[in-house]
Amino acid sequence: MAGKKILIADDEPDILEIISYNLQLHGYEVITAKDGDQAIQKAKQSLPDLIILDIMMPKKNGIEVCKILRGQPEFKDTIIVFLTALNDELSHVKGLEFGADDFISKPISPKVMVSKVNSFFRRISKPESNQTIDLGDIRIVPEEYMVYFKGEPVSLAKKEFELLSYLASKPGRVFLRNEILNRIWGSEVIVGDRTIDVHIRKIRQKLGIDCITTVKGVGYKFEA
Amino acid sequence: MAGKKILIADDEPDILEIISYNLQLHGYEVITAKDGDQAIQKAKQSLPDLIILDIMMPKKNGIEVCKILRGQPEFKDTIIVFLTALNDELSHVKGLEFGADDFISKPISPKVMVSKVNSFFRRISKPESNQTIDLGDIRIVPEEYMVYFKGEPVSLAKKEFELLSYLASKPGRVFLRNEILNRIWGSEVIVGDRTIDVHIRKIRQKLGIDCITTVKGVGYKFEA
DNA sequence: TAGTGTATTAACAATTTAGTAATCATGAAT
DNA sequence: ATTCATGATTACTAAATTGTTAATACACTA
Repeated sequence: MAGKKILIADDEPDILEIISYNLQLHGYEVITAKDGDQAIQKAKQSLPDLIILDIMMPKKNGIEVCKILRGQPEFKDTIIVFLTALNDELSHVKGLEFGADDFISKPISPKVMVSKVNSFFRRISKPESNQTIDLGDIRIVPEEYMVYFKGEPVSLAKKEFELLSYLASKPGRVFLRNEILNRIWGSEVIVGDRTIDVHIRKIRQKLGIDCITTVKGVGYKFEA
Repeated sequence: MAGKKILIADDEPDILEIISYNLQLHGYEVITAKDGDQAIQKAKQSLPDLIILDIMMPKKNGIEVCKILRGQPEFKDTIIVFLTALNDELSHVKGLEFGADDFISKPISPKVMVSKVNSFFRRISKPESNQTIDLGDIRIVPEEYMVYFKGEPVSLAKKEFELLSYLASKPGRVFLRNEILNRIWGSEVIVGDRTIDVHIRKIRQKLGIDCITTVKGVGYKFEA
């Protein structure tokens, strides 16, 4: 779970502190906001993976914030949950209408909060494209995180495997360096220009055959 | 999931209706009860696959209902879960004591409810766990909670056994840490990051041979 | 052929992740 | 009441992965 960003918005500083402290203990990066406007501003700034909104807040209430964020493409897949008073059914209905994913009832113990947050992330952790790719001598089996060359198993490290899978997903097609960076490293991470090269090299080395072609000034492509 | 029968007992008609409506949408057959006595009566009548019990109900509360049903052989393998107020730790303890399989905290969104119900069925819809697994030198006999290595019995603890069985259920396939957590510990439990490792280690130790391969950054897999 | 931009490579440093052993909490068995 | 096994946590160590650097190598152009 490490490195996941959580934005939590509540107008009570005590709650904010105790919850963020406990989430941080469990390796989450926590951003806090004390009202609706701040929540929106910080959400845009830091693009969190999970947003926890108190319903009752100054400036803009949680539902309004949710509505606004959901309208923006960059928050399409962000998990948004509400903090609600225990039996506030009305908020529930409204919340769902505007795209909330779940609710957390107040009062809440830090322990339960952490457990809930963990389970949000577990729920969305999806094993990506699981299709076995079979191209002549090379067979890529995502389920096993394994590559076979002429039947011989070759074990690649995670990044190497992802990179190869990506390139091999469309043999012949050139992938720009930027595309590769975005897909394998994500748009948030900044890695040097030579990093891709180095991984490509490792793959070529381990496979013993050059199935990856360099297209100078453009990128790389996979060829059987 | 089609055709699975679910009995849901709650004294609030609104909740009953919204939940059963949503479950029906997803192909479940839903039976409802509005108090404890009715729950027992309808359970006996329709033998559901899953029973969802509110803790606080007239006539008999959820815990009593659970206790009574669990006493009867025809409900030995039925999944029983409780609806509880979020911080009701006491009910949790008592519930487990009397044979509940899990808890669902109120309030809950229909979306989450359906997803939870789906996962209950997913969890049990694999009775393959009763199948003896035989792979070369290693033989896993769920019936006896025993593993044999070259004919020699090796006794594993419960968690160790479950973990090994799970991995061995699909040799070669990598299981993500999250998958393992969800399956062996359940989605509500918080366990530390090193917990899996430690259990893996014990298994490797006891078996004396390394049939479990680490895939760094991803998970573990079983290999014969 | 020198100059430019780009890719390859190897060695290294940094970071991340897993393995380990010791310890604690809990509950069952004696 | 004490012992024992289980299972979880901790703090530490080990190892593998991943990223960076810098020294070439290569190809294209002027």
